[in-house]
Formats: sequence, structure tokens, C-alpha cells
Amino acid sequence: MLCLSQTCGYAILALSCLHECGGRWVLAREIARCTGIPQPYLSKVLHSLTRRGLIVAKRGYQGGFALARAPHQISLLDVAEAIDGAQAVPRCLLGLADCSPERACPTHRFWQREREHIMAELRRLTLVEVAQFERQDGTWLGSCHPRNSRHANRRRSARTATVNGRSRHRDGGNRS
Amino acid sequence: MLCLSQTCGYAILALSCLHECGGRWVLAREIARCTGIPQPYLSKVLHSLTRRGLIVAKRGYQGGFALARAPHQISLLDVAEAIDGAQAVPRCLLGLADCSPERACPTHRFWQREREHIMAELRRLTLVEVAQFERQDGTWLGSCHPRNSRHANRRRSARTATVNGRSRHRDGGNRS
DNA sequence: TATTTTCTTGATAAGTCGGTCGTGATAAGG
DNA sequence: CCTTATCACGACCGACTTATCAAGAAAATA
Repeated sequence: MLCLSQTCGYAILALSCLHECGGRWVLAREIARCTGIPQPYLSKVLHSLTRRGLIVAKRGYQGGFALARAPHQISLLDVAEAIDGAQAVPRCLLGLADCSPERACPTHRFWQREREHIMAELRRLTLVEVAQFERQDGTWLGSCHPRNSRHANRRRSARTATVNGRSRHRDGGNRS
Repeated sequence: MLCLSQTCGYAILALSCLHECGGRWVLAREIARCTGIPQPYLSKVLHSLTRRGLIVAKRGYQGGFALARAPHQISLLDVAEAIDGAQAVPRCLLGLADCSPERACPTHRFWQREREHIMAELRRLTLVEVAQFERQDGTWLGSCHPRNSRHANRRRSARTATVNGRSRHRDGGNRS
């Protein structure tokens, strides 16, 4: 599956939520409610974002999480690399260890171009751009604002559904 | 990780190998040797490619596998969808179920464009283009030809290495 | 200092993916 | 018909990802 890990998706949503909430300390519980991410798991994601220096945590009464840098300094690539490691967008589409210009896999040239393009876009898109899109589209992360909570608690079961569908595809059924 | 599944990478390599071998029935064992894919697992991959109609299998003495269609009619997208299902390149980068123009996730617009681009390229790249690249680059799949077997048995441990590296990144170490 | 709040972190579990093995089915040739 | 070569396919395993829960540590406040 050519896509980010679900954990990475969670991280992007959580950071966007923090940005929407604008500067104040936000509880893990609030982020979970706002984004629909299961709270216990979100805690772990937030923790690893803390370790990677993208957000800061404050324990105890009136604590919570906040962005560690200005929103325009947090790109989607930063998030992807914080979660999935430096090779969040791997060099070889097929996963070969020694795929290089001299010893290329069949998709090497195509992917080299495509990868650059994807990385450039992920680098360009920061939390600010993301928030702009949201405002233009009137989408759901706006529900982080106290006065606008009609969209809250929207769950994200896409990956699960897809995965189920896929395994049905692959092993079950049509064994003509 | 923004990349194809390892199984899908295997499938592409196996099909390229079949194409290189040009028409004749090729044993699973030969494909495994030529590509470096572990043979028992390759058998499963080949089996599912057979079910999805990309290759044909022949049992018994002098059996093996062969492409089911002309090489220029097998695109990388065909392979990806055969292995990972119709949503091999998912509609929402973050894995949201109800991500649509009206109710978009923060990355919806970017990904809509990017996804089209990726799919178009995967659709354009068939086994023929792949083989052309190989010939130009003088790369290893040529070892499928009997007279050119110096590159055979090259293993592909990239994904494994990356995954190890990643988990070291994520949980072990630097818990400052 | 005691209490409350909140993040931290380890134990645990289910599901999927990558990988192995062995048995059964089937095709060709003697 | 028997043997041999080969794919088909189910059982199984370990690792990783996603997810849950609960006990522990730290910070603020009374």
C-alpha cells in the first residue's frame, strides 16, 4: 500500500489540532475527542512526537501538549520522518537494499523523480498550509474551536475497512 | 512508510523475471534464484498473481509459470492492484474513511493531485518499459538469461533493514 | 505536605505481513 | 498405471503495528 502509516496520519491530525487550538495547553483527551483517534494510542503517538521535539508536554494540573515550534516550521515531512524514521519515503519503491543508479531496480528512475516530487510537496506543506485548506474547505478540524463542535468525534476507520476488503480480496473468494 | 508493500515489490520483480525469460515456462525455483526472493513466499505471491490472471501456471513435469498477457499489457498499477487490492494507492493519505472534497482531511488537495500523478506513472510503466530501463542500465535482472548469471542470487533485505532501523529509532535509544 | 491532575511507560493482546513447511493435486513420460 | 516433477494451499511462526489498561512520576495548588 502506497501510503503513510496510520500512526503518521494520527500524528498529522494531532498536530493540526494543536495548531487549531492556538498556543494553549491541550489535553490528550481533548485531542482524542477532536480527532477521533483512540486516546490510549494517541498518548503514545504524542509521546513520541515529544521525544522527537515536535511538541512539548507539561504534566500535572493545567498541563497538556503544545507545538514546540511555530506552525510554519512543522512540515508534513517533519512529521513523517519523526514517526516513520528518516526513510519515511524510501529510496527504492520495491524495497531493495542496494538500489542505486549503477545497479537500479526496474522502477528506479521513475521513483527517483516521483520521490523528489512527493518529498518537495511534503516539505512545502506545513501546519499553516494545512490549516488554510481546512478553513477554505470548512472541514472538521475546525471543531477544535470551542464554539464550533458539531463535527467532533468523527472516527477514522478507513484503514481498517480497506485492510479487511483487501484480505477478502486476496485469500478468500474467487478461487475459480 | 510511503511505499508499496514488499509483497508487491516481489511481484514486480517476479513478473519482470518472467518477461526476461521470454515466453517459456519458468519454475518458481528459477524465479526465486534469479530475483533473490525466498522461494516458499514467492510461491504464494505467484499463486495470487495466477488467481488475479496476470500469469498462468502449469503443473507437473516441464511446468512452471508464464505471463498471461503481452508484457506491454501488464502495468505496475495492475500488479499493485492485484496484490494490494483496488486501493493500492489510497484516496486519503491519512487513511480517513470519509475524506472527500466536501469533507476533506488536511492533506486532501495535495494528495488528490499527487495520487493522480503517481497512478498515471504506474499505469504508463509496463513490463516493457521496465525491461528497457534494465537494458539501458545493465542491471541485474538480465541474469535471468542463461548466459548472463553473474548477478544472480542478490538478496533484498532493504525493507527488513529499514524496519529495524526504524524501530530502533522509535522505541529504543535516545529517550533523553 | 497532601491532593489532584496529567503525562509516562510497561505489560499485554489482536491483527496483518513476511516467511517456512508439508501434504495434496495434477500433469507428463515411461 | 506408476513415478516424477511441479504447483496449490492450509497450518503455522515471529515480528511489527495498532490498540488497551493500569501503575508510576511529576507538576500545580491548596
